[in-house]
Amino acid sequence: MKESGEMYLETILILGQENNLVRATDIATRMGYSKASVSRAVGKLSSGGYIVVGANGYIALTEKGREVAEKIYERHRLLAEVLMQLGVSAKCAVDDACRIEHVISDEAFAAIKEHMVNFSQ
Amino acid sequence: MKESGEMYLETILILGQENNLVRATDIATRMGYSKASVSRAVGKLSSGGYIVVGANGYIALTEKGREVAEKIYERHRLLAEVLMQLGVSAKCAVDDACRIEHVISDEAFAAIKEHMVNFSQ
DNA sequence: CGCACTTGTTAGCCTTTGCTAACTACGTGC
DNA sequence: GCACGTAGTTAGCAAAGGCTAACAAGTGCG
Repeated sequence: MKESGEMYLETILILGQENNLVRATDIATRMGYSKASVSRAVGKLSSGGYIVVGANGYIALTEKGREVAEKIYERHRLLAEVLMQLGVSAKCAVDDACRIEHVISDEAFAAIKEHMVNFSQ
Repeated sequence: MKESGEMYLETILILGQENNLVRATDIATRMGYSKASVSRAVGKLSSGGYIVVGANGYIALTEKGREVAEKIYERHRLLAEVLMQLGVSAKCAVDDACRIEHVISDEAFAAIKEHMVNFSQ
């Protein structure tokens, strides 16, 4: 799973929580990408078994896709929160979380998460 | 400056500290890239004014290049240290720092740095 | 002298991932 | 029923940044 694919899956997860139904065009609007780019990405995610595209064009995460999406989304939220706790502005914290979420290792993320738990105790 | 260019500059800085003299082939060996890839990257960094290539093939950072390299290298060291303080293994901390150093914003890095200072006080 | 090694460059390929342009297909309104 | 808007796909372009293959240039050894 590449960074770009992770962003698509995360976006699909979020759109699903907001709207229930997710179409390629919704993804394009949300991400600011062309329909063509989304169409190709959707094809790849679909053949990779991360999403299922229904006959009506509605897109759903598979179990495999949901795992990736939720892992990334959890990182996103927690990293943004940590950065804001350190005094970083909300916009910057979210933007940085959006980039770091794709490159941080499981081990490092777990350590940060653990630290936060200790922090709030 | 892209992530790949930053990695080359950081490597040149480190090799310079270790060896004083830096050649393209040293960069290739250290980074595990082909000479051809390094040759092209060196050409780009040179025409971008980040490095100077002497007649003998020795490579030196310009002021502009050194600024980028040192900024990235500082991030590298500090991020690795923070992660290790959180209990992350040395190898993982270094690997993660190596990826995060290219995507973190100045603002977020400054906040982390500030926090570390407070931490050790 | 000549062969071989090291260094560097050039040409050209591949993948990723964005883009536009052009097309198809469906549904609604007049 | 046709025209128009919306959705999606396909073809082809571009840039980045890896790669191999092939070659030029300098150095050292027998």
